[in-house]
Order: sequence, then C-alpha cells, then structure tokens
Amino acid sequence: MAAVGAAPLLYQQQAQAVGDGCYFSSMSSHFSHGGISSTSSSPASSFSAALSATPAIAADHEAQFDISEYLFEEGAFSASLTPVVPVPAVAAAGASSATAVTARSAAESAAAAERPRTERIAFRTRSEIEILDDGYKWRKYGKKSVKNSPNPRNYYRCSTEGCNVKKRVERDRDDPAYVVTTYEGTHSHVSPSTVYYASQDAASGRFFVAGTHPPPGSLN
DNA sequence: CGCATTTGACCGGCGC
DNA sequence: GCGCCGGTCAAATGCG
Repeated sequence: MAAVGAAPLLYQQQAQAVGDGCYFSSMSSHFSHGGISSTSSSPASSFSAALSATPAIAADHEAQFDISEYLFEEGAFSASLTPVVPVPAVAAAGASSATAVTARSAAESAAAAERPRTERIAFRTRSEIEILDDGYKWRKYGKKSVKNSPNPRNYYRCSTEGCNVKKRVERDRDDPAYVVTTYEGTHSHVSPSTVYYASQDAASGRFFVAGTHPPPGSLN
C-alpha cells in the first residue's frame, strides 16, 4: 500500500532535477505514514520501497528540506466515508488554516459526488524556498493574497500540454519557515525527470539513480 | 526574439 | 441582493 494516483506517484518519480532527489525520498516515507489508501497499479510501487529505505541520505539534509506535516488528502471519493482522516494531531493544532481547507474539501467531495478525479493533497514543508522542484515544469499563472495570511499565495499549472494539474504554494501563516503546498489533479504524463530504477551501493547502502528511462524488460 | 513571470482585472461561489 | 473572497485570465513586462 504505497501509492495513490496523483501525489505520491509524483514523489516517487522524483529525480535529482536540482540534485535533491534524496530529500523526496524522505517524503515518500512520510506519505506511507499518512494512511493513504492505495489504488495504484503503478510499477513505481517497488521503487517507493527502495526510496523510503534511504533515511540516511535524507538525514544529511534535513535542515534544508524536511516535510513535516501531511495535511490532508482528497482522493477518489469511494462510497466509503470511512474515517481515514490522515490529519495528524500536530497538523490540526499547528495549522489552523489547513483545518479550514480540510473541512471545505470534505464538503466539496460530499456535495459533488459526480466530480471526476479531482485528487488533492497538501502538506507543509520546512523550506527556505517556495519553488520546490518536483521534476515537473510549472508555469505560474496567478498570485493572490489571502485573508487569513499576510503571505501571498502562488498558483502554478503544469506546463505540459494537456496536463491540467495545478499546485498552490503559500507560506504558513503561523510559521513562515514552513511552506504549504497543495497539489490538485493527476499528471497525464510522466515527469521529465522520472526515475525508473536505481541501484544500491553495497558499501554505503545508499541508492543511486541508474537510469531515467525504463530498463528493458523491467516493467511487468 | 521567444518565453516565463508579473500583476491588476475579472468572474463565480458563498455567506450574511 | 450585496459584498467578500478565492481563483483564473490575459496584457504587459522582464529575462535569457
């Protein structure tokens, strides 16, 4: 039970576009703790295991990039309204704005039971920069200051044609050291920097990217 | 010169 | 019905 359609897949596909692929490996492990139900048939699930098994690498850089709070996840609203509330107590307490959004999301998915896959996921990230390179190309299309925050909110859209994935980035109102990122939608394509397979160094135990294209016969 | 970003205007939904 | 608010558009601007 590793991945669900949009977001986690996104992170499993992280390469080191800016040399920080290892940071994301810690993210994937956070997601696995988030209680995400899996509907994934992606071959990436095996890689997820490999990636989350690299805590040593991530620890080296945790000061720079460290996902701290998995705020909420809105996936395919299956008929089950089971309380799989993936919101940790910490997040609920520390991010009042986030709880508000969560409530609204619940209302939306309940009311618009017809709405096709508008998968949405948000999390807080401790980072100095707001532009987190996740391997995709994003085009900024809007900026807005929101009521409950002194910080502006930035709107991005995946620049790949035919892919209408959007993301929203803003600084945490309560702690400007954190960045709140919200992804919405599912990429209709793979990341330009998709990691298809990795190899492990026997001595250090670390994983290295071995290729950004599918190895022959490796899939299925 | 082409492209991404910026930024104010515009629009639709929601609450009062 | 009106005003507020969040989200998007699109022309202008800046940068590579």
